[in-house]
Amino acid sequence: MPELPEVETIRRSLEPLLVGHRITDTTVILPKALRGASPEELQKSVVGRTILRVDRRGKYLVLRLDGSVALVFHLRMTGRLSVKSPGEPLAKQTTLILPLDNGETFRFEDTRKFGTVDLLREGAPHAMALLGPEPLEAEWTSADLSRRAGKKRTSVKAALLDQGVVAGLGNIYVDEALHHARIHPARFAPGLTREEWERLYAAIRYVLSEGVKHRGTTRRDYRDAMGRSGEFQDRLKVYGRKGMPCMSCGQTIERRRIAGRGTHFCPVCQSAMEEDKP
DNA sequence: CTATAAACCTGCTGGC
DNA sequence: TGCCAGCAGGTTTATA
Repeated sequence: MPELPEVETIRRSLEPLLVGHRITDTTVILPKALRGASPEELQKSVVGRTILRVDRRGKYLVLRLDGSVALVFHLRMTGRLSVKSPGEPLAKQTTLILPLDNGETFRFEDTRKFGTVDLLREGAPHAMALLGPEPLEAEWTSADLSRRAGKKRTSVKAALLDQGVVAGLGNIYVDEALHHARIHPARFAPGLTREEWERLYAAIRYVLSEGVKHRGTTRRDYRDAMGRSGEFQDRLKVYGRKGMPCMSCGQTIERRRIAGRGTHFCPVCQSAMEEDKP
């Protein structure tokens, strides 16, 4: 589920509910989700600490606590973060509960149990350091995109899914960006022209900012911290539209397995050209 | 390196 | 109508 727009929407909805509050206890219900610490170490490290900031890096959601401690969440496919009153019944697949000093409870729930939470102390290393640039930051350029993605000897789709190329894209927004840029997902990344990289760069910024503006895409599981669905699913041009007409040219949208993922595209707007072989 | 598949889990659904 | 193999927004690891 959550790609950059969804995680950013969760971050924004969580921020006013968490910042300034102290964590008063910890209950680890699914210990395998907790990495870099035992439940006892988590208890010792975060109880009594205040949440200073709620940050996002790529698809990671980061709670910065005082004392140079951070909790780093990755929601994978079905993870949810929310703040609920203690009276609310426990969701079936609750992973972690952090009661707060205002009587509310911060909860991490995850149906498929792929999601993780890392306890980060001081400036300990984290996989976040390997992420590529933030695509919505002003500093990111089309030259950086073509430099990083253009050296991947793979399809352009696989290159965009690589979090070291650019952080935060996932299957939905990659398909949408490639359609917006009119580039076939199976094209060999090093074969794109400078003009195509520029179109793709602009398309990525466009679909991600539109995604954030409409508070993410809810297909099934995704909700923000208040339990609200997103609205971008109504604006998708290709993702999940197999067999339906392209909104640009009317051609039937195709779905094929590319880079190991279900991939949606318009065979006319996104012509394969020579469809150089990866 | 790249490519592909499997693994990690659960629950929905397309197609028979 | 009912059943169930197949598939899902993500990453990591194994294998070729």
